[in-house]
Amino acid sequence: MLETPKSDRVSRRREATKAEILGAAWDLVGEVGLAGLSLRDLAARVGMRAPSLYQYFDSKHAIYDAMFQQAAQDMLEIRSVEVAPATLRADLLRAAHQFFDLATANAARAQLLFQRTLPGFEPSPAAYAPATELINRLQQAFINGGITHPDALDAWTSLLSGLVNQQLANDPGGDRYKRLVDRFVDMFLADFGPKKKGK
Amino acid sequence: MLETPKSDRVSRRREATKAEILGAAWDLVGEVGLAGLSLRDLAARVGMRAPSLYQYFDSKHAIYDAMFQQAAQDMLEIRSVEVAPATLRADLLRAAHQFFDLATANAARAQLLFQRTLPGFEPSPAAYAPATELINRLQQAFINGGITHPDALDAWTSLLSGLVNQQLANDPGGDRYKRLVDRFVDMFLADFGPKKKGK
DNA sequence: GTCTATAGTTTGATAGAC
DNA sequence: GTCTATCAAACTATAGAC
Repeated sequence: MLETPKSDRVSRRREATKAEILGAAWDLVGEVGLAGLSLRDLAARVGMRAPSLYQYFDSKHAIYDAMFQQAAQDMLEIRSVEVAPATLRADLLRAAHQFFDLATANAARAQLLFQRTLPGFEPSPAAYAPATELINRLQQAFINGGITHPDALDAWTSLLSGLVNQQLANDPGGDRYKRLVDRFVDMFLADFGPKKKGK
Repeated sequence: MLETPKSDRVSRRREATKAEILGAAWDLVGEVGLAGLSLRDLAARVGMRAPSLYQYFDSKHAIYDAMFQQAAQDMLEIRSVEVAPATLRADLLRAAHQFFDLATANAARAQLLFQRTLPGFEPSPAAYAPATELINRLQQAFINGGITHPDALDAWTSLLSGLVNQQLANDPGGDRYKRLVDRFVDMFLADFGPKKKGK
């Protein structure tokens, strides 16, 4: 509230335009692929010329960076990683399906988040922060649920990442690998779940 | 043997040059990324100028296509997917490790084979043939080993693909996910392995 | 705040000399 | 079979008018 009303309105308008640009960028990479994004086409899609984009983003990489942060934030919205021992299996099933559905809903987003395929692009620490937060939450959730094996987190992410990747690569838009999610969660629980009896 | 000796020697020389170009291409994409390959740089690496490459490949995509075929053929060299019921676990462990090691040894190769990330590139049927052959062999091996569940093949490839992807993305050059291969094979066997007792 | 104009590169690919 | 020369096009990014 230290800003004057006018500059506040201006900055709000500016944020709205940035959001509009990012929205158009997501549409565009959905059509031409993540690496196929060009500033000319992006500008045209929001009714601008390419140079005008530089009023909102310092570079093309800055746009990718903002997209990365949005994508990581989207994944973080899965706040239902709350896990209780009494409902462990149901909680993990819900979390797994939410992650799988979100990750496979947008191939470009999955490529940006989970693969290092853009030449020269590295997400900034700020953009990466939500991803770290997601891992932390998942780790805490596992502890709460009684899953304590040090490799549990890596195993969980590998299981889901494998299904997501195969779904996107071999059956985009289908459900050939989605049908395996439940089974993989049970495989995970059988190996990493809390043991009924002591060792 | 229908060719004259001279044309045979010429064509042999030609094949050798093509192989040399492909070798340089693998080196190059290992440094600049799969999408970063440029014909100028590639030509320079074999002591040519860019236009000369067109004597050996019709286009840049043709080079990618030949690389894809080589990569798929490399994977097919894992002929130790022979599986017998008596040695099922050991056979699968060996096959899993061979696949994992080969797939993670070259990030660009993994990207070319397992991800659809090159804008506009689709492997030709000829280049794809070894990949299909590999799947067929794996399927036959599973049947021989008593693994008959219709989802077993998808589950197996998902498990391995997840580990490979995470290894390449989060710990390139390390062994953080390689250490999970044995465990994943056992998880797979516990769920999809032949049952001791009839149903 | 958006534009025109353009710089400066890089790219894949072709024509034609040698 | 390799070259020089070059095309035509794309790209990111900047300068400066309005």
